[in-house]
Amino acid sequence: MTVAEKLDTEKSAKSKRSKPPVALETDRILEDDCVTAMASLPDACIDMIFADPPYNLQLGGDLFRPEGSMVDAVDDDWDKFDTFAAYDKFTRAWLKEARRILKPNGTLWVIGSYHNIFRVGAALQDEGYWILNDIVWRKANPMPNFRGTRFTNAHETMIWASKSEKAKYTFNYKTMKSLNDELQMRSDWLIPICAGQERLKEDGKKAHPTQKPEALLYRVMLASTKPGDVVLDPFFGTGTTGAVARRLGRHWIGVEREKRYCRVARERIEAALPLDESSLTIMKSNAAQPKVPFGALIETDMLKPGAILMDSKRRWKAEVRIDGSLTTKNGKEGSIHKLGALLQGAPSCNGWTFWHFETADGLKSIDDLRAEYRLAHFP
Amino acid sequence: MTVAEKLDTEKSAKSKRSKPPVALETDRILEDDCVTAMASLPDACIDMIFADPPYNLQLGGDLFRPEGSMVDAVDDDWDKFDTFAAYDKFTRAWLKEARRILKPNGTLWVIGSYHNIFRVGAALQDEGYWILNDIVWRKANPMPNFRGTRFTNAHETMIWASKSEKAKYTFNYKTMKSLNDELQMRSDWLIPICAGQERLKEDGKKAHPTQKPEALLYRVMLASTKPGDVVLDPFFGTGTTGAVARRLGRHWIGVEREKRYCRVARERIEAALPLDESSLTIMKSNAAQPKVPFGALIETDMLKPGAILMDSKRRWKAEVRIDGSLTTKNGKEGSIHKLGALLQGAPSCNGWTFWHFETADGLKSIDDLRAEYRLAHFP
DNA sequence: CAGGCTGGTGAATCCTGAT
DNA sequence: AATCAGGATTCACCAGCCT
Repeated sequence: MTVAEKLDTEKSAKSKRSKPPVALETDRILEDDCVTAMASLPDACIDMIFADPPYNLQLGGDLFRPEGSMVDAVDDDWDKFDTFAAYDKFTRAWLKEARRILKPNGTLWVIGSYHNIFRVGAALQDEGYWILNDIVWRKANPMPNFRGTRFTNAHETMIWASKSEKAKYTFNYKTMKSLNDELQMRSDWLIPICAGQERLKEDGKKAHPTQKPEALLYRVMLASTKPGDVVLDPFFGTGTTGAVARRLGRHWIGVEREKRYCRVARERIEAALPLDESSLTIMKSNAAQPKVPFGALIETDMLKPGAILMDSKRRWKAEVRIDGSLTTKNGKEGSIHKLGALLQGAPSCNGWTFWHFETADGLKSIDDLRAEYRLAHFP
Repeated sequence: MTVAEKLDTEKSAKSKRSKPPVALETDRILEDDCVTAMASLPDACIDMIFADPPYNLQLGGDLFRPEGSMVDAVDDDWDKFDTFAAYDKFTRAWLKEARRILKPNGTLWVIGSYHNIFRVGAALQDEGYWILNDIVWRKANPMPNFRGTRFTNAHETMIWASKSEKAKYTFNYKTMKSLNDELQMRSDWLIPICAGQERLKEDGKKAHPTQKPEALLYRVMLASTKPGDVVLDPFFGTGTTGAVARRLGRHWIGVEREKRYCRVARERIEAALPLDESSLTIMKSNAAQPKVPFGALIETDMLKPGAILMDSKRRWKAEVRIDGSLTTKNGKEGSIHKLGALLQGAPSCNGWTFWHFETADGLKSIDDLRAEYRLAHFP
C-alpha cells in the first residue's frame, strides 16, 4: 500500500459518508444523472476523470434553471445572470462529487469552449483543484465561420488539474516526449476533429453532437494514467473515453443518462480491441532504474582510488578517494554532486553527467560507467 | 453621428454620472491606479480596450535551469494577491469601470494565462460582456518546462468581448483574411515572444518583465478597430499598445501606476514611426507549418501499435510501440530516425523515407502515410 | 562575409525519497 | 513535519565572437 493509498483510507474512515472497502466494479456504464451516479461510488477510488460537460443552456434548460424562476418575464441581463448562476451551481455540484471520488493523487480533465470553460475553470479553482496545465486542442479542420463575423473558432480548451496543490500526480513525461519526435510536448495540440469512419452514425445521422476524437483521449490517457488505472467519464456520451481506455489497458467507468447513447457506447467499446502487452510497453519507462552509489564503481574496480576526474571542458579536476568522495588540489572536497556544484558555484549539479575521465578515445562520462555497471549487475 | 454614437449619448444623458460633452484628450498616459483613472473619463468614450492585467502567478521558490542558471521570475508586488477572492474583487472593479467607458459598440480584449484567465472570463460574463472569441497566442519560442513535470506552457489566452450581446462591433474580416494568406483567420495565432531588439532594456536589464510583442497588438488592433478609433490600455506597462496604436493611426490612452514604466513608454511611443513596408512584412502571420510527428499517425490509428515496419529491401524489421518509438527483436530501440541510423551504422537517417510497411500492393513508405495524413487534415 | 559555435533568456504556479 | 542529499532536467531565437 502506498503512502497515498494509506492517507486515502484514513480520510475515508473519518468521512461521514465512508463506505466499506469493496472492490470497485469497473468497465461498465452507470445509466444515471452524473451527480447521483458519482455519489454512489466510494471516496478516493478513481485515478483520472475526463469530463466533457454540456454547455448548451437552451437544451438543458430544465436542468440548469433554479427552482421557480420565471423564464419569460425577466429582463435580458437578469436572465443571463440567472442562467450563469444556475450553470455554476450545476458545475460546482459535479466538480465537488468528482473531487471526492478522486484518489489523492488523481487528476481531472475538463474540456470546453469559451461558452463555459471560464466558468468551469474558476469553479474548479474555488473547489480546491490545482490547475496543472490548460491545453489547447487545435482543430486541424474546423468549421469555417460562414458569415465572416468573427475569427474561425478553431480550438477547444482542456483544463488539467490535480486534486490539490501538493498532490503527486502522474505525468508520463518521456512518453509524451517520444510521441512528439523527442521534443517536450507543448500545451497546444494539433489533432483532427472526429469525422469519417470514426464518427458514429445512427440512421445516417451523427449519433452524438459532440463526439470527441479518439486521438485526443489517447494523448490525455497516455500522458496522465498508468496501465490498470481507473478512468471515469461523468458525461460518457457515446463512450470515446471507454473505447480508448480499453485499447490502452486502463479500466473505465462511464456515467450517462441517455439510454440510446449508452447502447451505442456499449457496442462501440465491445468492438474496441485491447492492445497486447508488448505494444503497450513504452520506450523509456518512468520506472526507477536501480540506484548505483558512486562508491560501487570503486568497489568493483571500474574506477581506481586516485583516478583523476574532470568536467567535459577540462576546467576542473578532482581525485577519486577510496570512500567515493572527490578532492581537488586546493583541498575542496565532497560527493560527485556536491563538489560539482561547489566548483561551478551552482545550487546543484548532477555529478554523473558532470564528471569525466580520460580514455584512449577522449573523455568519457562516469554516467557511461554507471550504465556498464547496471548492465553487468542488473541484467 | 452614427447610430451607435446617438445611442451612446442617450444613455449618458440618463446616467446618474453623466458629464458635459467635452473633447476627450487622447494620446497620453494617465499616471494613476487603473480604476481611479478610468473613473475620471466620461461614459462611452472608448472604442476598444486592451487589458493585460496581473496574472496572479503564485510562484513558489526559485527555479533553476538544467545548466544551473536561475530563471528570472515575475516576483513584482503588483502581481501579488492574498486570495482568489481578492483577485476577483480587483478584476470586477476594473471590468465594471471599463464597461462604463466603452462605447456601446466597443470591444474589450483581455490577455491572461491559466492562473487568472478563467476568473477573468467568468467575471466579464457576469458583468454583462458578451464573449466573441477566445484567441490562443501560441508562442513560437516559449520557455521549456525544465523539470519535465508538466506540458510546456506554450500559450496564453485572450478573450475578445463586446459590451453586450446585441452590439454591432467592428471586425475587419477581409483585413484578417488577407493577413492570413487569403484563409479565414483562425482563433489560434502563432507569434514569437518579445525578444531581441524589440525588448526594451534599462541598464542592460529588461525594462518590464512581461512586455508583449507588437505583432500581437498589431493583429488585435487591425482586427477590431478603425483608423482614428480611441484605444485604451488600463495596464499600460511600457506602452506596447500605445506604440502600435500610433503606428496604425489609432488614438490611445494609457493608464499606468509606476513612474518608471511611464517614462520608458513615453520615449518609446515618441520613437514609434508609421509602419514601412518591411515592418509590415514582419508583422504578417507566419502560417503554421503543419509538422506531423510520427506519433500522430498512431494516435489517429493510421498505424497501430504492434505494426511491423521494414526498410525497402527488408533487411531490417522493427515494431511500432505505443509512444511512437520503434523496437527490434534484439532489443534495439529509438525514434524512426534514431533507429534507422543505428541499424545502418549511419550518422543520421530520415526515418520517414527509410521505413516501410507491407500492403496488398507491396511495400509502402510511411512518408506516404504522412502525405495522406496531411491531405486528410490540412485541406 | 558566411557559417558555425557559445552563451543568454523568456508571465513558470517545475523533485523525491529517506531520515 | 521538516531537513537533507541524490540526481534528473531545456527549446527557439538572438547576439556576439571566431574561423
